[in-house]
Amino acid sequence: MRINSNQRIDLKDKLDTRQRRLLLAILRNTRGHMDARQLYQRAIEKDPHISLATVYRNLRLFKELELIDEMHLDEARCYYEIRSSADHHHLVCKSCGKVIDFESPTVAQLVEEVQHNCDFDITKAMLYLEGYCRECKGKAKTS
Amino acid sequence: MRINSNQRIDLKDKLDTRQRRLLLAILRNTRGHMDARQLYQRAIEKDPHISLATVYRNLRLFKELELIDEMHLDEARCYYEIRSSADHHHLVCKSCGKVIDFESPTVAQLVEEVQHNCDFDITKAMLYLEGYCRECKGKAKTS
DNA sequence: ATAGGTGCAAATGGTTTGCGAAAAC
DNA sequence: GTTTTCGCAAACCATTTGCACCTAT
Repeated sequence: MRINSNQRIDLKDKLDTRQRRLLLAILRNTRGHMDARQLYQRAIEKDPHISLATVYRNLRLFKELELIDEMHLDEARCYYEIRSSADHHHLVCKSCGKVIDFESPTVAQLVEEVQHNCDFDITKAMLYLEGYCRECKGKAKTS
Repeated sequence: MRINSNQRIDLKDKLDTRQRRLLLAILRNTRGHMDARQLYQRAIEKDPHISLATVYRNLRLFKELELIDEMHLDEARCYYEIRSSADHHHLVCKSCGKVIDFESPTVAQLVEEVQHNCDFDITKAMLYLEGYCRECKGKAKTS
């Protein structure tokens, strides 16, 4: 399928299959991020015949339509989540793996700054922070 | 190998093989990021018998020693670069794939803010921005 | 009937690992 | 002599793709 600058038109035209509606519904009802396999697991509860390939194909489609964001929170796989109105960012604990989402108006200011300095048209901003959470920062770091 | 909190000691103890010194030298002499395969290509020019597995094993080691940073600038593979004193961030063009590195004092301020609000001990901050560069933002977006 | 979506299984490709040989200490 | 690293090939695993079938228009 092609995507032109007037995306809103294609968009509902294309949410036309059972599988797509199901996948998008799951994504919409999930707070935070999930990976392809988790989405697949949730999907087969409702549609036992859906295939993992369909999940991947539609994740790619949703990403192109900018309905979801893809992120790389660890080295193993990608995570996806519904794109919400407000940008939000991730704070990952290196010890226990916990992920905290947060928003920050300072990032918007930063985007402005960079947009101007680098003459870029910025469409997505993601801040990734990593460290040790309250519970883990006391303990010896398990390597 | 084990890594304890006093990393500086292990560090030079462990840069003890020809292959490690070569790989680290290449990383040190490269501005910006490179992936495992590029590093491997550069390495076999000097040491034709070095293997890709050794490259990966040592990238992992360097990462654990915090000599390099690993990042996911696209979905295909990981990129690595020498950790430098100043944090710097990435601005990626969705159309031509160009990556611009930049620094920003505003990010440091942001880290302070989050560190305080979330009670996290933050060890790494990476801002990822994506959009269209000067050259590409005029053209129709090739999907 | 035509175009596009799906399911399945096989392919792809970056990364990791098992193992015997070589190097470091 | 013991421990660690290396090179090679095979394994792994997330993701993609070829193809035949299905579904909606």
